[in-house]
Amino acid sequence: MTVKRPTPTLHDVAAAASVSTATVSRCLNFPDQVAERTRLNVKRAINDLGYSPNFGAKAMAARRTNTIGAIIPTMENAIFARGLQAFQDELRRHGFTMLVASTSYCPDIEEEQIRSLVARGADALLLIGHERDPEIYRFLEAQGVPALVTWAFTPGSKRPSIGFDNMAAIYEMATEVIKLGHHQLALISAETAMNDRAMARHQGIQNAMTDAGLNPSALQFIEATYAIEDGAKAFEKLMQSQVRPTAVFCGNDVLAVGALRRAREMNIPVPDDVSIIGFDDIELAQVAYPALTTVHVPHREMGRRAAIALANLVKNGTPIEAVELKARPVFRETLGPARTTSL
Amino acid sequence: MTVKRPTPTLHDVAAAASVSTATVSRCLNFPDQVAERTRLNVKRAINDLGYSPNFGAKAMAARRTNTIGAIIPTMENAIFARGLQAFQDELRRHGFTMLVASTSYCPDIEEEQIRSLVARGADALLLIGHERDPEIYRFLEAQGVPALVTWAFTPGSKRPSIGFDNMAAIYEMATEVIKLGHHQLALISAETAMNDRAMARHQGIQNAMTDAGLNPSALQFIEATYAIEDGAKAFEKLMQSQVRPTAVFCGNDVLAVGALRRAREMNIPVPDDVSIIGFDDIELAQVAYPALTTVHVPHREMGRRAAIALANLVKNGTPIEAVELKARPVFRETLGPARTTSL
DNA sequence: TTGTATGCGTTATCAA
DNA sequence: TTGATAACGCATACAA
Repeated sequence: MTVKRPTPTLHDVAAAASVSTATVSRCLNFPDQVAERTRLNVKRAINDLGYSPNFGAKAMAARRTNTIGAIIPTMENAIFARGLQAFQDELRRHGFTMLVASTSYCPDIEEEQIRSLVARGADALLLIGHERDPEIYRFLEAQGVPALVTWAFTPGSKRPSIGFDNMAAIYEMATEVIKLGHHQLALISAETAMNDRAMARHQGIQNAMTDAGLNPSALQFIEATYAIEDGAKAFEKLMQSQVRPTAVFCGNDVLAVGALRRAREMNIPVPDDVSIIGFDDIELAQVAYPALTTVHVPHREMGRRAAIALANLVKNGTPIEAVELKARPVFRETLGPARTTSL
Repeated sequence: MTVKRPTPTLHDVAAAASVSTATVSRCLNFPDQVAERTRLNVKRAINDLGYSPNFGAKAMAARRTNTIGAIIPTMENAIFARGLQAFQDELRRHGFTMLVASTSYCPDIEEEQIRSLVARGADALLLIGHERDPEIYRFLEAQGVPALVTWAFTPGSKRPSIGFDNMAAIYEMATEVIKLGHHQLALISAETAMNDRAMARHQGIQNAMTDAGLNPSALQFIEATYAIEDGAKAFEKLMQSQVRPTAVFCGNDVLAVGALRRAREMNIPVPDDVSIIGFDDIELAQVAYPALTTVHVPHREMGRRAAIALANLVKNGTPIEAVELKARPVFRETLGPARTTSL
């Protein structure tokens, strides 16, 4: 039942230390511009009062925040969590603070979050993927808040991005799969609406099919939301279809692990009867049994690079240069040659 | 090469719409107090200019932020990511915004982050675990920022908390394990320094041993940092020791999965030769092969409850009442009876 | 080395 | 229904 005291301000500290607010401010921001004796005096007052500077007031007066915002679909996905952690660690090193927000893959929420972070004074923004209402880009422009797109690198895109070419990565993997004799392919995809990465992966597989002389429209396509069980269900449906695929691509490792589990439950040997291919190479992929063949994405590196680029942009005005990282196939145990029984 | 315009303010909007700043402010916050005609006029100006309110100024003038901060060790751990997602979703429902920060399990960084979130005007804070410098609690008190401890519920603690009794949970599991004939036990623990949860789990196992007539100091104890490979290494060391344990507890599922993998690599059958027990019950646990026996923690429920409690506290002043959730053992495939060869 | 005074962008009180 | 204007807490240019 303590009495609610108003939180102490610069003013209070100044009074307690018998100096001016300017001096207290200097103690905080430029300690060496103030006399030793005064500094100690002020410091004591700060501790006694439990003073903490008000960020909003500070930002308003100083007209910068040293804050960079990051907006991701969800933290529940290891790939974003991992990239963000690296992003934040690197930002810290440059004296910046990270603000995160997540959207649950919903464009409306994303817009809301972007506005919120801008309002909070973010000096710059990290965004996932290119695809969004052009209006938002105009808004950011008007606000003078630069945005960096990651997780995707679309050759020829006009907006700077640091990421990898989703289409090329899956194309490479699919080509290898086809070489192993697989002709009946399937894809369990994350939802493609407003998700340019998912769309690119879909397209990449079809391109590989075309280039290998297969009919791309023969690709069995099924969308699933993001959860292990969704991958399992989709896999089951696929295995009950008229023509069973011999290789099942999955939009990400989480879906792939679900498929793998259902295969075991259905007593379908992997990779003898069906091959399963993931995407991302999160820890799950190595731990799965059999270990998952997937596409390795350099999440941490991506986060680190993004942080460096944005820090340099905000601090020195160095323009961001696009970086294309490589996502490469990792062949483990869930991919094998196609059953010869087909055809 | 666009010219960098200053970001538009309330003032600019007011000028563009030929009204006062007060009217613009009302349009934003109390739309029905303003004439239809004026409102539309203002709205157009806002869109034309790409105006966005300045959060700092707003917070300063309104003296509240509708923001609640959350400080977790790391986002790279699914248990926190999952709990936070639920926390945020529920907060949104109550009209609050979440601010996250992570500490990498470092007390200094945690303190820095707490100060940072308070400075940013967080109306309240979510913290993980009880253990921290009392100075921090004093600081929060001085700032009038309430803090809620989660992920732990220590009976009799004076600070409100929403979580589960780590010690009781592992005690229950350990008791079952001992009943299965295991006498030579080991624990691969997360680092216990400044981690009350890890310490409680250690203690809980020892208590179960004591109560079962075993010597608690016979528990083989080894600390590992947080990564699959660390769990693997620790497991290997354990298996090379003089007396091999027949059951290995792990501080969390990630370490357990590492141990499991190394067991497979060392051709040690699980659970025939050694049982492995995790903690948390994240997705990894179900996907592991053999499926991991572990302690299920209601992460999402914890996040949800915490959000409700804090929202009610901030909005209505409803004091937080502690909630103890149950963490219960989940028996899957990695736990079996002890080898009879021992003893 | 320290103090004074002004402005930052918003809300809210009071008048009109 | 609208407009003036005083806070809000801090940084900083300038003066002392």
